[in-house]
Amino acid sequence: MVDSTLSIGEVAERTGVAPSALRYYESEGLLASTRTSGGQRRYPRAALRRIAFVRVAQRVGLSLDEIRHALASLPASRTPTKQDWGRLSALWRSRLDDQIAVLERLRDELTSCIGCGCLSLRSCTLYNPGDRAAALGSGPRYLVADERPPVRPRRARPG
Amino acid sequence: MVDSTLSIGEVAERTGVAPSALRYYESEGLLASTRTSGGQRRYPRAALRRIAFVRVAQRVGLSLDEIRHALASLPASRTPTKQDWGRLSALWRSRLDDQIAVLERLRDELTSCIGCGCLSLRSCTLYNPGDRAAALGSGPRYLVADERPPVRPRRARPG
DNA sequence: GTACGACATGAAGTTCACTCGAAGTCAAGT
DNA sequence: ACTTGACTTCGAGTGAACTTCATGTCGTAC
Repeated sequence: MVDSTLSIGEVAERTGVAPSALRYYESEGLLASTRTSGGQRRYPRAALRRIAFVRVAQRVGLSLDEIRHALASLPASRTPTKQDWGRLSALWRSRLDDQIAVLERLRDELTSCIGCGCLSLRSCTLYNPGDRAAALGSGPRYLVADERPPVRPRRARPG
Repeated sequence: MVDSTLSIGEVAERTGVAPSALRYYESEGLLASTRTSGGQRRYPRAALRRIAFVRVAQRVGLSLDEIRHALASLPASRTPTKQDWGRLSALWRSRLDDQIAVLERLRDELTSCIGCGCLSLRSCTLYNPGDRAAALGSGPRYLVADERPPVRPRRARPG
């Protein structure tokens, strides 16, 4: 390969992202490519950074939809600056902070429940009707018990 | 209702878990019910505790499959003891600890990257080929990289 | 010029944890 | 007895983020 562009296979190998995923990202507007005269995709090196951005954002817990918005918030006309990146990563950090806080709270509740024979006691902190924060993507509802919780409409969380 | 068993609607109301979910749990072997002569489900009160167990386990991040195994590890013949519960919740806690650790590490990496113009530097800690721990369900692969220096390249075509 | 692997597309399949809808049955109150 | 609402089953649908498959083309090494 004489030029500096990369085929989809090369990009896949370098990023660890499967070709099918790269095509999917393109179909979702997260990634662009040019084409050879024969119709095959060619990527500039900057695509690697863009893909890295996507994967890191996914690790933070963003959906591809959110990532598309984040990418759109970066100026298209220039290489993202430190400020651009700082703004986004600060946002992500607070999101991670929230997730960590939720998990820590759950862990502490669990810890305080070890040995108490919980899950049947009204006083158990795991019985927490008011919790609206998602711990792990699965929307928590109120949890137990032998007493009637407040009646509340529920909405299933998406997949 | 003269006896102490509960209909699916009553269980749903008391646990906050939709009837359709309860039927689904049953189809997945997580929950049992007896039937009336007319074929309707009736649940003993212990079902409430079992359902509570399931929901808490879900919050911890277990799949229904894992929860089924956890339930199977409880003795069927007797009410779970404090030891039973303690053993499982200790297991869960260490799982939460792991998840929290992963998120904290990611957050710290992110924090240390704010302002560095990352995602293009080989030295960036977000570039971590060896990472096998799933942060948020999506199996991470190694992430970057464009070994090209900071300045110059322009982004791939905006979507 | 031909062989062969990498690439193309579009549709369909996968996983998880459900929900929804249709069509029919049961249970309880009057 | 009748009405009403809760219940039954089964199959299909949801959504995210892909993968797999079938069928066909590209590009390059020999």
